[in-house]
Amino acid sequence: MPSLVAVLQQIPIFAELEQRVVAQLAARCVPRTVGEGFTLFRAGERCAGLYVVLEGRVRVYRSSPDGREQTVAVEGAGRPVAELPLFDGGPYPASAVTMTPSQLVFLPRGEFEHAFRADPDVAAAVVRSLGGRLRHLVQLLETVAFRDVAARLAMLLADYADQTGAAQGDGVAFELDRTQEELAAEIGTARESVSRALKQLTTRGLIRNRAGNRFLVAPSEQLRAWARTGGM
Amino acid sequence: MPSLVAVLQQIPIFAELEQRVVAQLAARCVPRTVGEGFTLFRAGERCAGLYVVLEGRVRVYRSSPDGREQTVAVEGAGRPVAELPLFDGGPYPASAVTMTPSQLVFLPRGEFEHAFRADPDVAAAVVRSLGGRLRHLVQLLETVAFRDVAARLAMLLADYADQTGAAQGDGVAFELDRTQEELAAEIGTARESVSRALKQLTTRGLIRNRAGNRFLVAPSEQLRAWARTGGM
DNA sequence: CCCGTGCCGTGACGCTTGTCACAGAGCGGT
DNA sequence: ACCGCTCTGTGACAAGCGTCACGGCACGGG
Repeated sequence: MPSLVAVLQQIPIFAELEQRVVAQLAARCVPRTVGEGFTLFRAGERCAGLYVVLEGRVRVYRSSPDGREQTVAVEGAGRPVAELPLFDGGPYPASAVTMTPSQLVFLPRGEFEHAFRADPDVAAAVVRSLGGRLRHLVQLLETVAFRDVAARLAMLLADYADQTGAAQGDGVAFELDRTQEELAAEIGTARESVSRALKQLTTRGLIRNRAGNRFLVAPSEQLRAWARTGGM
Repeated sequence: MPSLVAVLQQIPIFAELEQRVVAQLAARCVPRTVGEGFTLFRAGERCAGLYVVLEGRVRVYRSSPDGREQTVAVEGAGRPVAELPLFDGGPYPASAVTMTPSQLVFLPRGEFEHAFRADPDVAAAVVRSLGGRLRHLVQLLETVAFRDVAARLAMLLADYADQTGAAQGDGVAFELDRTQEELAAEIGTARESVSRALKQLTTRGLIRNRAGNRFLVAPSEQLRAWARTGGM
């Protein structure tokens, strides 16, 4: 395993810091290795510090009293989790749980705040990170408010194709390592609706092929275009 | 009209700056007075600078191709609009239009960025502001994803009661200067559904009295509690 | 005074989607 | 090989809500 300093320097938020400062932060970090389904924190709890994902996948979500869940973000290696409440001192706005066995580091709040105030580059990086979340949320809100389930799913597949897909013929191939239950939470619907929407997208030719987790889909622009026009 | 410097110093984002710095910013501000229904910018345009509302009300929204709208925020006096895209250089994620005749100041991007990097207090204020938006959005997303129209409306009324309400008996009285159309856009539904939801809340006793814009509603905690449990 | 315009209430209808119920498939453990 | 578990597909049904259509009301201007 490489030194913690080297690892932190790979991470966008810390990338622009001087090595000396990173080393100081690294000294205060608490590494954690946890299994699948481990809850990092729950919505409403007071915020103790920042998590950064080194390996694995963390799901950030809101849950309703009757058990349904809406996923707000899924964070992978190198991404910070819950950088928001560090500053205004408020509670976590959402809950977080690991989707896979994961390695994380935990950085206590005081340490991070110090770095934030000491270095404008850190501040800028934090603002960019928050900005990205905000953009993503506005986007998500729009699709949940306006589009039907099939369109939302098409959007999700388009994102996935862009992130992890490989061109194959005139389409994109990728592996979708999520259950339908998890997909449903991401687009704010029920598991059964995802199943039906997948069938619908397949008959429309937007999903060309599907075997287990292997997907072959139409180009992402085509998926998005279809979703934007409400389908047809 | 008071000097622009004095006005800017009232505004949270600039409140902590030294007077000299504020004066410098004020010199670069462009004041604008616009009527109702004036579009400040549209989603997707490149961001030129920051708006701050001095007087009036600005609605920030996303619109769907088929004409429906989801408002993301309503900003009043002293609030910044679109501070997000200033930093990552991306386009506006939403559109903005005035709901009333308004006075604004416009601060070109370069100026603001300079202040941001020069003063960690400004950076902290920006992060707090973004944080507030993010919290609000997560909240909004949850209600749109989980709750029915009546519950969303109850939430909205609770917010309104907290912001501008006056206790009256065991309830809260306030004036709601919005059309049902605007309410519908805020909670992501259709005008007619708002009308029906208002009736429903009235028969349930959560709205005690309603005459034109004057509302008398149950205490905000009661409204929120009812909304959270899905009603009944 | 009458008409146009904007806002609000309400009925009818159909589509989407959440829910319940159940069957089959894959898979790992014993 | 058998069981139990999770994941998936599918049918039936009801509720919520968006849409259309229409009528009433207030208000302001000619």
